[in-house]
Amino acid sequence: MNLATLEKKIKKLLKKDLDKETIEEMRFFLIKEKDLGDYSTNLLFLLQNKYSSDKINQIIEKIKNHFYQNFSSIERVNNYLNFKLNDYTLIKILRQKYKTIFSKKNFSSLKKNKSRSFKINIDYVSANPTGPLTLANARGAALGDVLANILKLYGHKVTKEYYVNDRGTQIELLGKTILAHWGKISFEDNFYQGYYLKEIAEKLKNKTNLDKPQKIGKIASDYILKNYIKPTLRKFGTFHDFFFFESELYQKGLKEKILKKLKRENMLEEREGAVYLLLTKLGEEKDEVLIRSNGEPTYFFSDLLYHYYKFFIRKFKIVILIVGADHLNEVRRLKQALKIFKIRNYQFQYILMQFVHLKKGEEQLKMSKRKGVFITLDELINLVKADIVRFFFLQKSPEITIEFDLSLAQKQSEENPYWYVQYAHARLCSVLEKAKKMKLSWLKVNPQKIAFDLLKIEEVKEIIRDIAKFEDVINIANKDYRVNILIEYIIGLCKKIHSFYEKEKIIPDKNKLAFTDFLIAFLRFYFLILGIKPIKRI
RNA sequence: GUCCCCAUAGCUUAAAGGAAGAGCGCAGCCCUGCGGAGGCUGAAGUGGAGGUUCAAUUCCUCCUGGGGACACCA
Repeated sequence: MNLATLEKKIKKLLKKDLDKETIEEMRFFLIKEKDLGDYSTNLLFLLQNKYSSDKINQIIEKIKNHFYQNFSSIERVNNYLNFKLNDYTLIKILRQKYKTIFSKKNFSSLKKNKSRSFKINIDYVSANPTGPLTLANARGAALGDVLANILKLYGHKVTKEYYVNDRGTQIELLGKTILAHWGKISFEDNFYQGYYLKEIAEKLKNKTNLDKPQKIGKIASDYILKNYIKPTLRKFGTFHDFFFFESELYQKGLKEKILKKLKRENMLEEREGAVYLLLTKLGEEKDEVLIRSNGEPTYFFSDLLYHYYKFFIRKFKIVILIVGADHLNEVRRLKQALKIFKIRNYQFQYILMQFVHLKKGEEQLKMSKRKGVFITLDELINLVKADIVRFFFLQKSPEITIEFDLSLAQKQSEENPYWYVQYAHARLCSVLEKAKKMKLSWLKVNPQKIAFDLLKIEEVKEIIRDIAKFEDVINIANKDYRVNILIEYIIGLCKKIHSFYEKEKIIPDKNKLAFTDFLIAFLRFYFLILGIKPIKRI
């Protein structure tokens, strides 16, 4: 019995007793204050002005009678209706979790209903291959990884994708920069200024005799992707399934095909030699240039082709984009444009992350890849463990602007709740270690067998109540793509684990040892979702 | 100028319109028991003015203060 099930069942139960509006407005939510219970609903608030108190009491009775097996109490408090899970239900849920955790085939064991399983493409990081990854890219990486895991948990087929902009103006500029380093042309102000370019120019010197900037840029970008970006991603623990190259879009006649389609829809117009997409017809403020007057396609056009390719050739049902807030306009207009191809709202979703600002004490550092002012992700994770950086970003919801203080990086790393969570895991591990040395044995965890005894212990019961809500929390995280609540949850759970450890002597009680074993498995499973490596010894 | 995001405890932050929750820091207490990077107790909070609602940190309007976007750049 989780929150979603309770909601579904109660709505069904009361369908004939209540009006449609009330059924629709009924909400169920987790209770934060543990003494009040586990689940609550706004039902009684909705009823108070519509129905007589007799009728209301009748409905409460009906609910109580129907659910007495699952809850130890169903109580009306301040007009909330609060449900408290009973031991029987807790154990039942525990048994399900037990199965989920130990059958970890690609996470896909949470949902039995495979009919709502979609082919999903999630596109994240996708930084231009003109330089190393920055601190800001890590935010997207952490978010994307966890989101992909959650979607997998729901049984979706997920492709984690990195879109590589390996052509166009920026690549040409990159090429020119390399040429300048070779001394073939003179430097200009807008060239890339990062220190790494000198290095790359040196490396590529013997490999090519080309002098077309676009081609050299492409070679340099491949080099950067392979030697700077990919190794950093690996180090950070982010593994994309697929790297898609923008240049590929222009090799298959796709461009002509799309232009033809758009023309047929009367969505194109030529002005002063440029081809415009008439987004104003779709309610946008301005039209969008697809082909510039010099014949070059714009970035927006590439994006349009790319998404057509994703939806209609690679057959993804849903595409999720994780991008920085500066892409808001772009991505919103793209969504509009995709409607021309009958892509529906739910099929194209985007998550906007606000910026990560870098500062050093009081000094604001303006990050700019072109000017070469930024801290690379690589430098950062040499300073601070990758998983701590990951934890740091996951903790914060995407819509807040983050000020990252470099001079506090070390401090932030030490004070990070990451340690609090890892410490809970490490402590439990060390207890089992010790028990093993003492040649103690315990049943390989079977929650059903051990739980009835253990539920008498207050701390254990609180832990199990938390674990029972695992699925509810995943549901919430999935619904609005708010992964930060996963961090809230694990901190709360670890608080209870610490408390359990502090108050209960685990060795040599076999039940407690078995429970400890289970907790370790649960934490590891959870860490897997977060993309964090569990530590046995700190 | 138009649009988007943000403002919660000393700091970093969380809250599907539902009973403001954490971490760090601060004050006090707790190691013969397995890790004190811990436990327990406490002080401390929704920027301002209206509105909608049984109920507003959450939605609406305005104000103030921060960040970002508004190219034939990507």
